[in-house]
Amino acid sequence: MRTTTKVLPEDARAHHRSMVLQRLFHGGPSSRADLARATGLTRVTVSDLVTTLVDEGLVTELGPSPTGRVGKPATLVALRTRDHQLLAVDLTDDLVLLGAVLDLEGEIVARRSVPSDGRTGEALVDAVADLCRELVTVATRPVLGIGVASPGVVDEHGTVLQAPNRGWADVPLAQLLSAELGLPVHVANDADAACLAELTYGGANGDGLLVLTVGQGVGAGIVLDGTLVRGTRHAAGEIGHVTALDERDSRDDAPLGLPQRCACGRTGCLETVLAVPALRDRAAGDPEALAAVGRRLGIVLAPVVSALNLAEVVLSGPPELLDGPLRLAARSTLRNRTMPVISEDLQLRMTALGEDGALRGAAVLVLSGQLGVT
Amino acid sequence: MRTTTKVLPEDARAHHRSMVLQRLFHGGPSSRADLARATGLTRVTVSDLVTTLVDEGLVTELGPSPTGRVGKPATLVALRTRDHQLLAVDLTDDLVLLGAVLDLEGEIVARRSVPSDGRTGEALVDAVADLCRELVTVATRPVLGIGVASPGVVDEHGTVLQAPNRGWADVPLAQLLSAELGLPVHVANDADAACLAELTYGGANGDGLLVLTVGQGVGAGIVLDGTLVRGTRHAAGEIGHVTALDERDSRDDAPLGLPQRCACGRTGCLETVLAVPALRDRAAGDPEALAAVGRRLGIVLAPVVSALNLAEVVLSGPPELLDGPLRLAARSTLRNRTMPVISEDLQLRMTALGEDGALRGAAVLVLSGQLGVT
DNA sequence: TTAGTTAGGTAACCATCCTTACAATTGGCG
DNA sequence: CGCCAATTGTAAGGATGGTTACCTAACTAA
Repeated sequence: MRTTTKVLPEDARAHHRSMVLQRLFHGGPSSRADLARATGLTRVTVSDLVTTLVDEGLVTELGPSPTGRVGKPATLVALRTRDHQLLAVDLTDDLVLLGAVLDLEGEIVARRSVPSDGRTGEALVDAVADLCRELVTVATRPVLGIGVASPGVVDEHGTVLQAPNRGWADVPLAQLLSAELGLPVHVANDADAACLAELTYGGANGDGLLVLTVGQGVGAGIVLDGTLVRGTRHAAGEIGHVTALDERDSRDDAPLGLPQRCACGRTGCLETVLAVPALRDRAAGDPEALAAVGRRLGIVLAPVVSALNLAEVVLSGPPELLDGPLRLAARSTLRNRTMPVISEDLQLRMTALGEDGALRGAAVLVLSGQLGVT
Repeated sequence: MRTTTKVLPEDARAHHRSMVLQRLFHGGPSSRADLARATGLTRVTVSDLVTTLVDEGLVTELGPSPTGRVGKPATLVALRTRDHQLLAVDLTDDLVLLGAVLDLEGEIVARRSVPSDGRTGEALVDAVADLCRELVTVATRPVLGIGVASPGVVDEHGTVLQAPNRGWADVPLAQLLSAELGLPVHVANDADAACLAELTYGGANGDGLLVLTVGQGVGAGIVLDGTLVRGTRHAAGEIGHVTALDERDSRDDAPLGLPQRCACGRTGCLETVLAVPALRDRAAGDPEALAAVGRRLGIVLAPVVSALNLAEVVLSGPPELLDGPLRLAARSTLRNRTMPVISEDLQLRMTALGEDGALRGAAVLVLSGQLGVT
């Protein structure tokens, strides 16, 4: 049975508040009347909400708008995007913890990073906390909260259920950091974060988006109906260990060679052909081999794209490896192996966010957690 | 940008009403105090809601409950499941339109069917309307609404965007039938309906469920987080035309022979090996061939199961074909090609609803549309 | 018989939104 | 030049729906 939860008036209020913020965030400065039209609320209600938002310091009046029409000129109100900041941490990399201070536009104001020096477990948590503390001192405006993109399986409360490479199992990271720093903390899987970043800053289609992150490993974040898919055990997107190459495949896709043993103990996982180390070792610079990897990727993605009727698949990772024969082969394989209704509207493209996908996504966690902005 | 919609107090009321009905539907007769505890609402609010539900005739007081504990004995209230009926129509079959009258328990009270006689387009709409009219006369209790399970791509308003075999394109079926019969009408894709039936009557896990319907064609319905996945173009679940067999596959999986031409114009689609006609022609009674089909199915499902971290995959179709070597081969292939975290908790089973999946699902459309019960 | 517990109802209050009415300000038109 | 229509933002009053606090009824355990 589906368990829903009761709706209090204050929940409705919070929801409407988010709608107003959302509109200001994406639509830029607007008059109260504009906001009323956009949200469906009355001008009265919007005025009231705006008043509280101004009192909270999140929104400010800009003054009368250049009037083109008849009637009383509107006074624009705007989100004070430069007057608040948030902290983002990206733990994707094995060797270094990346941190940044961003403003509400998503502009990176400052970066800090520390080598991870092989730390794991509690020591790594401490290192993350130290990095956050440093970021707090670097911030020049009030900090709304902290977002963390972590590898591994993360639940909706920000507990890292498992991240073997980090020595983490059931680590309540959000709770620990929040207690340590006295700020709201939101933690999510790195691929999920990259997916949110694509949605918020990359202009992606929230009706059906899959972001494939290619790095040390291969992961995916999926957004349907504007929300992340989490999965029964919070392991949605763990697509790196689907078999993508078995013995018979390798006979025809010769450039790939035989299926390789994967770190997970099995053989022929997608990671063994598509992760960055595998690509560098066995395909970099060889268009044929890159195309062969692309074909394997297309074959793996075809059922997912069809089942979900996705609008976009976005690749995040080194462009010199991904954005060429690999991507093109994946795309044509995808087209060849799905019906037109599915492939017609499908985009398969590179991210426009470069290396900062997960980091920007960590920022989005805060925006969405604290302001309800997506 | 995600567009959300405003929440009025009356929406909250409707939501709470649904929560109470939901609880009564799944939990059976309960006291008002039970309902309050289950929903998180106050006893006052629940009492008020129950009063209106009694006035509407949906709920009735059963009298004092057999008291086991101290305190005033509770008076049970119950959904009047036998005193209301709903109509369900299943258009999946090429040759016959299936209809039924059900009560709110999901018990089928009466069945009616008419041969489709090759009708398509408007004539078919008329035939469906006629069938509904007959069902209305057969019903012995007030009818809450009509649910229709149709093949093809159906949008959220019950418009059939395309159903080539029925000669339908952009047919606002729900609207037409509703105008004709004066009752609320809900239309959904047949596989989606089967999926909802599995959720409501089959006790399936709404956190990650895929129902694969195998008949004339192959389709899938997917429920994540308790809601159907619809897809950008409402074509989610159209998995029958993913390539499942190419030239090189057939060399090893000899029992399947060469990839066959599919009705969609392409070659080697999942339907060409898994649809009932294909199974009957080329695999029925041959365990090796059935297992080979199961392996192809497992290969196609592995990426979907991994990407979504599904809890259950349910097969709906002729058990003599599906529930044997085919299912077992699919299951072991699925296990072999996904990582343990994914496959560990995954069930791959037959439906418990037999042939009536889509029909029962059509009934669920009404339950959920009119009462908010899932 | 009395104390304690549970169910269910009533009254007063609070939050939120809506509708209606109005002041302020502008452009266009006679 | 002055009036009207359009538009914005605010104020007052009403409707809805929830909460807390308190009351009575009916039962069990001592």
